[in-house]
Amino acid sequence: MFHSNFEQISIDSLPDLVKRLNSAVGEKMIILSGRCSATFDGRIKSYLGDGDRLLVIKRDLSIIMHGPIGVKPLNWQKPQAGPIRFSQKETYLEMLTERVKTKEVLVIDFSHIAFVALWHAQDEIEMTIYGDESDLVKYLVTNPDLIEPGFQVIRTEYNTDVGPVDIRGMGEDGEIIVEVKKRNASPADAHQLKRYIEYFVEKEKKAVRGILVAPNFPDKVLKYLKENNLEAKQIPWDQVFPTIKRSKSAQLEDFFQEKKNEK
Amino acid sequence: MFHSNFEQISIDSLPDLVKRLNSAVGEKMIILSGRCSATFDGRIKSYLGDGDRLLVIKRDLSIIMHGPIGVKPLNWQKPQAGPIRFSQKETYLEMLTERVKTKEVLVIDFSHIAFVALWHAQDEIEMTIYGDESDLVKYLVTNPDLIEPGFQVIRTEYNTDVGPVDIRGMGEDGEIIVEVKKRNASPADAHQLKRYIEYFVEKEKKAVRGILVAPNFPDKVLKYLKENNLEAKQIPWDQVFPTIKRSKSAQLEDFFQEKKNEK
DNA sequence: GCCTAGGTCCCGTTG
DNA sequence: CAACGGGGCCTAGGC
Repeated sequence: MFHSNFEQISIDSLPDLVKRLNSAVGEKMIILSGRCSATFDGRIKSYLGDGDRLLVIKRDLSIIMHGPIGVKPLNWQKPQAGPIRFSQKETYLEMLTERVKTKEVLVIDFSHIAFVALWHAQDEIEMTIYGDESDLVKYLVTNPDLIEPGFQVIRTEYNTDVGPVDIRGMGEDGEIIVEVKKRNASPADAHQLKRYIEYFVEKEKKAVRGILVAPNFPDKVLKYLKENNLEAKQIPWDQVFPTIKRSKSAQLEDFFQEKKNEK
Repeated sequence: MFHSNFEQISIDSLPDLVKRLNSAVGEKMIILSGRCSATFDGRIKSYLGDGDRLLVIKRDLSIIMHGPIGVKPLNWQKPQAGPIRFSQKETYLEMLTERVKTKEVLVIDFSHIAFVALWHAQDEIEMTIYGDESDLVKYLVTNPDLIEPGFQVIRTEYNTDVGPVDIRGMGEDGEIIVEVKKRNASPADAHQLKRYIEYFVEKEKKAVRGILVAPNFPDKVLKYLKENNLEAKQIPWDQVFPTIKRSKSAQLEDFFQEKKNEK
């Protein structure tokens, strides 16, 4: 397995392990499974009693400690936040780090270690993403009739005192401010739009309509919009970004079919 | 290492590996290091070319795939979202999952595998947390003078059409609505408070003052508050939650001492 | 189940 | 550097 740059570390000698870990910090990805407790003190205080967890320390000094469930780590620290030191405490392995700017401290104490590995992982690839809010705005700009027949874009990302307006444009009957959301509209979204309208009324002395674009609107949000003379324009996600073709599901079914045939 | 429930899996036979992984899904934590590419199609579309990454699949079917940097995973799936299946595609290992409700698909293809382990991790411990927003509200309720001399709490978490009000109370000169933030105030926070005030003015036909409590206020937020006749009350975090004493570390050491004595 | 708001949110972008 | 807003946000709590 030498060719993969993945190296399992002996856990027989704690002093040796401490040395190996400290010299690997910032150099290789550290993967450590074990039984630990943890204390965090900073923006919040937290204490976690003994349990089996997976600790990952990345080359950028990100720390991520995972428990048995959930996407979110139990404890973590942001990249480049501060030095990370391992040490031996009695018969235990301790990891301590302090985020320099905020003096936030994370201490993890391992009472039992199941596995330790160092990985010189190679990964220079950036993720290609399509379908975020800016893509939705771009799509609407090239298909302005989706917002309203006759709608003409003036500009996007127009800066106001209260934040950047997604789309400014002209309708048949005057200027329109459009706030675009790719997820379901929330009360805060409706209020964000209202602030923009207030800005134009108060600061630029002009009356403008406000349209909130979103795939869906909870009743409360619709009510709030109506009460404040704002408009909701439902543009379902699927309409803009067609759902994945059946090919992918087909692959899934093919797979299960294969499994079935194997038996 | 048998006693730790941590089991390294042979990667010599891909068909065997596929079987082991599929039977481990939902039973044990799967930890897999390897070179992979990944595609996600759902709320967004993303593609990630070949690179070394760490894949973790938890017993609740959470999926977390980490790259070389950052706290946030490159790809993930929420717990209980849908079935996870491994399969052999030509000479590589594929993991495929589909989130049932949303038809979102995540596919990860491993062209090279460095390491695979299954872990029956034991962790029933809940995290003790102190210092979130609700704790700050509780503290203010028992120390109402911090908000304003003479302030008297009527109630907390009062529900309105536009959301729950953190604290309702009476000042010397009338009713006051308090919105509490434990982090620096943002424009959205000020707007949230304004929504509440509008609610009381319009729906309950009463004039109330609005106070935003936060450790710090950017100029723009102060300006918006002033323009809208709202007030800012700075309550530094340190004033409420003094930094941790050494006692916590001491407790930790006490605990280890006890553990040691048991042996 | 949907909806709402908090979060040690993380993260990128902009001034 | 702070500040601001998006996010496949995640997650807990309420209804």
